[in-house]
Amino acid sequence: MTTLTPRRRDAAGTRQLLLDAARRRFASQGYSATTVREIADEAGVNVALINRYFSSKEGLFEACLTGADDELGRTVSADVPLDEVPHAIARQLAGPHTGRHPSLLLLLLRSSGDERADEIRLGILRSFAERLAASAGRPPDGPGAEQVLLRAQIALSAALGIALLRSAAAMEPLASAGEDELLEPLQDLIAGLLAGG
Amino acid sequence: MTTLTPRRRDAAGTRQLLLDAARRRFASQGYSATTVREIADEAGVNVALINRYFSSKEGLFEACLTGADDELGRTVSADVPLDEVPHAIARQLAGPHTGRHPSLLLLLLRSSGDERADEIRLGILRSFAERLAASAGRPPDGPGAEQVLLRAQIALSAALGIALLRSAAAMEPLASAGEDELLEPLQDLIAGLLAGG
DNA sequence: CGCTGATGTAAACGCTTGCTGACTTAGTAT
DNA sequence: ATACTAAGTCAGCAAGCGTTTACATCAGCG
Repeated sequence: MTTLTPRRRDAAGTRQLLLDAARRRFASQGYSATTVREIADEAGVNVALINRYFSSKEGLFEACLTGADDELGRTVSADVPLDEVPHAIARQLAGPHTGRHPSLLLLLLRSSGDERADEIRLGILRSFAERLAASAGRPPDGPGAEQVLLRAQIALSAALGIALLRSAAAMEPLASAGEDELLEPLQDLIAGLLAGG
Repeated sequence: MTTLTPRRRDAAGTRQLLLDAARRRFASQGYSATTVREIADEAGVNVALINRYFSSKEGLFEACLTGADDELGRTVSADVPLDEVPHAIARQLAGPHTGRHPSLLLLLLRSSGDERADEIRLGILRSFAERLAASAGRPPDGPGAEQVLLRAQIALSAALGIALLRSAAAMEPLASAGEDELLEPLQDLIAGLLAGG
């Protein structure tokens, strides 16, 4: 059988260490303000391994995005009723995992300037907005479809903006608001934007 | 008397050229992704003048922020009724000036990492949120004051998120939505978040 | 053992960055 | 004209960047 003791040399393990560290840095500081040496230091790993495992800084960033895509696809299911949407957003913004993973949403706002990476990023955001529109009972097409999608994108904007204001600015009381404190305002926001009319 | 003909060497003029170019670049690409040579080229001015007039890249960024502060104080008055807030936001996001000045709001989301600059930035954002809370009929203190301020900050988050999604992503139909198309959803959002309850 | 491929390390490469100092040019007053 | 100052130019520096190359070390296997 293969070894059960943690290998001192574990390619997949250090790869993951790099991915985690990179995601934290990219999310909190943005792409170009983050240096590969920072990432390597935070991961406790040699700098050259970034290029070995991900070809380039760009490649590492893309890997972070696709990883975020997978995670988002797992946690946020497709057909959640509109009532549950505020819960999901509040959990994503201030859930118990927030310490370790500084809001996956932030990463989706960071651009590297690279075209391919930006396509991935925009693709995730688009599908996010479309799922939101579907939850709002949007018909796949029809007269009001565009309006509902627009409103879903605005709701997504709000979630992303909150993530940014909590992190990049330390705007109180928003920055310290817990999951439950965010829930009520988010419910009213979603209700006004996607349910009422 | 002093000369009335436009001087070919005009310190105040080139200073303003640099400020305008810098604001465009910083807003659209962020601080660290923007190089001083880019700014100088876009302004049609020699690179060294940035350091002459603003001491450093950081100084130029701070000057952009204080300039944005002045402009915001002029355009957005203190006591606008809540009904007018959606108009003001829609105008700021997609008004006729949007081509030249890529949404002042974007600049307020860009961090340079410098402490002083970030204090200025956060100060502008805070006062923005407080004006919003005041429009929502918030009493200066009292039991519900914190909640109203939190909701105002969430409304501000939405505006900032929209600016970001229109620019950094090119998310349709949000990115191409005009002032009038944004107005209705924003009215519903503000109504649900700050008026209703 | 000795060999081999995978994993990690160290040092440097070439390039871009923000910034500087010595210089030239334009405008004005004497 | 001459001298003086403000405004703009130019070449280059030191530092930091992403990346690469050459080397060391370990695991697995005959």
